Formats: sequence, structure tokens, C-alpha cells
Amino acid sequence: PAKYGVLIQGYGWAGLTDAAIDVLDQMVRAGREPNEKHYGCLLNALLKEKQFQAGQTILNKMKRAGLLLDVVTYTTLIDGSCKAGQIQIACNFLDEMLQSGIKPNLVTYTALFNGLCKANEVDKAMRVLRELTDLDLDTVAFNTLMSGLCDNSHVNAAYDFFVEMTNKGHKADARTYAILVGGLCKVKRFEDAEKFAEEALAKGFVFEVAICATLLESLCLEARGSEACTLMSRLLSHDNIPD
RNA sequence: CCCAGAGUGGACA
Repeated sequence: PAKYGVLIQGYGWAGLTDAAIDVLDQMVRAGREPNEKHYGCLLNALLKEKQFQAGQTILNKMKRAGLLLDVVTYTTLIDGSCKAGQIQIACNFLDEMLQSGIKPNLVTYTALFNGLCKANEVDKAMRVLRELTDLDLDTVAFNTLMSGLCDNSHVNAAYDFFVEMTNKGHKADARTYAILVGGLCKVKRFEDAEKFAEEALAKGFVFEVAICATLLESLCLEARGSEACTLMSRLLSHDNIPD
């Protein structure tokens, strides 16, 4: 039953949107009515390839087929709109979904937060977050906001947010540290950056080589070679291999 | 009965 879905997903993943659309058409011809997952999957592929016109067509087809949009489809639309730089359209979809009685979930909000962050509107994202007192953030949402704060020269706020969230028991993962360390390096707070890099290593985030290499590079650029060397040796003692 | 669709990072360069 998932055969067509897998095909659509596969073609979409490969960026072969025409082929993906074809699969959907074939389904209809074969008398197998596509469901919201088939449409949603195709929509996602189209939006990722920035084929908004085709996306609109599919959306219309879906509605004509009498299918109602669900949370996932709305989230796909909101994310796609945001990534196209159309925050307003994303907000319209959010309104539409609320009016249809569909409750946005954490993924929906994260997509929106990400859009706001990328549009230099972290403040708005944080405001929305504070209003949604019953929204429990997961690591992805946490990282999204962290990166928004770092990208919008609110590193202090990012720092505070990090402390606040970890105190609340939210766990930071390798990406969280990468974001924070990168943000701190950006404003040349190398001591703090190094502190968090160490913390990340202590937590066993082996994948932190990437950010540590980044940090090392920063230190070198700042003509602080000795510090870079110190850090380098510490990295090696953690069995990491910086580039 | 379950199994297909949605969200996050890497500054400087």
C-alpha cells in the first residue's frame, strides 16, 4: 500500500519532481486514489525544488479530490512558504489551519520559528514562544531558536536561552553546541566558545570536530596560535581528529 | 494491528 508513496518520496528526494508527479497521475489512472500522504509527500518535494506553481496545482488537485489538509500538509506548506521568504503566506496558512480546527504541533511551530529567524525576526519568534506556554520544546526547536538568536547578533540572549533551557532539563545535542560555539566565535568570544567546546567534548559529542576545527581556525586567524595548539592537544586526547 | 508525507547548525573566509 505504500508502494506508490515510496516512489513519490524517492523521486522527490532525487529532485525528479516530474517523475514524482507522474507517479501520482499513474495512481489516478490505475484507479488508486492518492491519499493525503501521497499529496503531502509530493508537495514537499515540489516546494523543496521551489516549484511553487506546480505545488499550487497539486494543492488544488488535492482539494478537488475532496481531501482535507492535515497538520503535516499544513506544516509542509508553512515550511515551504517560509523557505521561499514568504512569511506572510506562511502566516495565512497558519490562520487557515487554525480556522479549520487543526491544531499546529511542535513541528509546525518550529518551521515557523525557523522562517522568522531566517527573516531576521527572532524577536517575533521568541515572542510567539513565550505566548505558547504549554509548548514543550524538543531539541530541534531548541536548536532552531538558538541558531536564530546567534544569527541575529543576539548571542547574549542565545547564551541565556541555552542556560534557561538546559536548566529546564532540555538536552543540548551536538548541533546545539555547534550553533552556540559558532555564534560565540562570530563575536570573537573565544574563551566562552572554548568553554562550550570543552563541555561538548566532555559530553562525548565526538562529532564536535567540526566546530572545534572552526574554532581552531578562528584562533589562528586571530593570531593566537598558542591557544589553538593547546586546544588542539586537548582535542587529540579526546580521540578526535580535527581537519 | 503496525509499517509511506512535515521542522534545526557550522562564524571569518
